[in-house]
Amino acid sequence: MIRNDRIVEEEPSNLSSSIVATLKEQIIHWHYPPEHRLTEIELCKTFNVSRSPVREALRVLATDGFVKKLPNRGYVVRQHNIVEIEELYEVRLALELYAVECLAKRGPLNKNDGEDLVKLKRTWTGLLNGSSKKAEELARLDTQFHETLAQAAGNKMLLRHLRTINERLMLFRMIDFDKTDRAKSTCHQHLKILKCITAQDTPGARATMQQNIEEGRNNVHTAIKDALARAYSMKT
Amino acid sequence: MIRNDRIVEEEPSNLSSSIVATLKEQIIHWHYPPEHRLTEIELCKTFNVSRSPVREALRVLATDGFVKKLPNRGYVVRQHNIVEIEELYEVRLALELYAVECLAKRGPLNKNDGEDLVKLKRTWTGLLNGSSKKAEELARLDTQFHETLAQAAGNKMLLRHLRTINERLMLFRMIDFDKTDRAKSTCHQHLKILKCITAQDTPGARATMQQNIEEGRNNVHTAIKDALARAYSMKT
DNA sequence: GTAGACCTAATTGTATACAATCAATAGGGC
DNA sequence: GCCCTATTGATTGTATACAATTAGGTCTAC
Repeated sequence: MIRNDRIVEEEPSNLSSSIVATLKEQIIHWHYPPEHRLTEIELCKTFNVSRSPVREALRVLATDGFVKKLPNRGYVVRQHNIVEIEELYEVRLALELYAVECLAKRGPLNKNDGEDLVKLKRTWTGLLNGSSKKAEELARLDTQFHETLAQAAGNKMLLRHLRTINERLMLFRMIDFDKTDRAKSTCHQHLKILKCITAQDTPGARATMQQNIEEGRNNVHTAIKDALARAYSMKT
Repeated sequence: MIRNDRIVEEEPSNLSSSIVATLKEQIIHWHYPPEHRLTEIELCKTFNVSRSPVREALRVLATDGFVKKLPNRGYVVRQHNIVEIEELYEVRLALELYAVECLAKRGPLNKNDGEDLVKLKRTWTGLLNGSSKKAEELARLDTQFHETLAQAAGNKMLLRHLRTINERLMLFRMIDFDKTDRAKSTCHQHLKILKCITAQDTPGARATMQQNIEEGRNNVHTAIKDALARAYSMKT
């Protein structure tokens, strides 16, 4: 989970919240197949708690869209299909283009935000020259990069919406970074974005950001289509 | 509540859901002062139900950001301040600019979406020539206009995010349309947006949309500042 | 008079009990 | 053999009971 130094939502320590966190994590990591039914009693057994916290957790997950509620019939896990993934990438694009535009237009940043961007520059320069990392680590750092920019843009609502989207895209970012040379091109794009921001080159920042996100979207798209094609060819 | 013909989330009919709807409505309409404490037992009395559905409702409202949860201390209503309102308007701007750009770029629409836009044109032409309406009705129609565009853009995730934002902005739209001549300028802007979309004039559509949303944002901003100033001058 | 500890009331957190609802299955009529 | 209906079992929806925690007040020591 990405924890930022300044905007943190304190999570209360009760059973319900930890069940939400655990189930969310499991659903994001495809622990359950799509449309898998979640019955309250079974969850009670696995978590060793009563139905009250489980019910509250499921309701929260339903409002967040991780599970679907069937009236009087409980819940099923709601796994995103390829169309929804692409939609999420597009919403991400809309929000991040706006964020990076704000940053580039604003000019000199305050101390905190400036330091954050310097850190990002250091991190991604290091990744460019250093040894190769695992896809999971790269996905984490990538999310951190984009959320730090949104944070520096200074709009908490934007950051909040971006985070709910990124939660859903985490696994697909990993698929993205499985692709050869993706890490390298991302490094270049990220560093260019940072350079454009400090140079107040708004169109350049926007264009590079768009390139960066759409490259990811395309990688994920082809990866999923390939996987589906393989699955289909195995059946026939 | 805006109900659309095609994308509707079926709301289960249980106590918890209706409590969520009622409380949300009340909070949006400033039925409670900011930071007003909501205790479970009091809500039980007002709704004549037990604590179970109330608890679940409060938890949902907390994840949606309408109330804030204090660990072991219950909930307080979380009213947006002027900064957050502006942030919401900016996120709206980012999403709607993207939506209108998609629409303008796409070219000829399918039957359903085309008919929707024709209906919008009829409605707002009528408003331009017809008698003046109440701010509440205008706010409703305005929300409908923008959500119909997002719907026609074809991205359900974008529409979902936009709706959560619009829920919070409903009351401020009413403030916006209290301003003299705002209805008229909105009519012109909306009709121009529709014209730009059919003419596939992407920059025109974006620019007009930006003008439309920022005019609203400015109206709300000055209205709130004036209200606060008046409140301050009364105290001194 | 003030600081600290302790106690109490209020409120939330959790568990369980009961009611309502729905899907599935078995049985009877055609 | 097929369709309709009634019963039943499983599951959710709601209510209540008990445990844990916290805020606020009171009492005592200094």
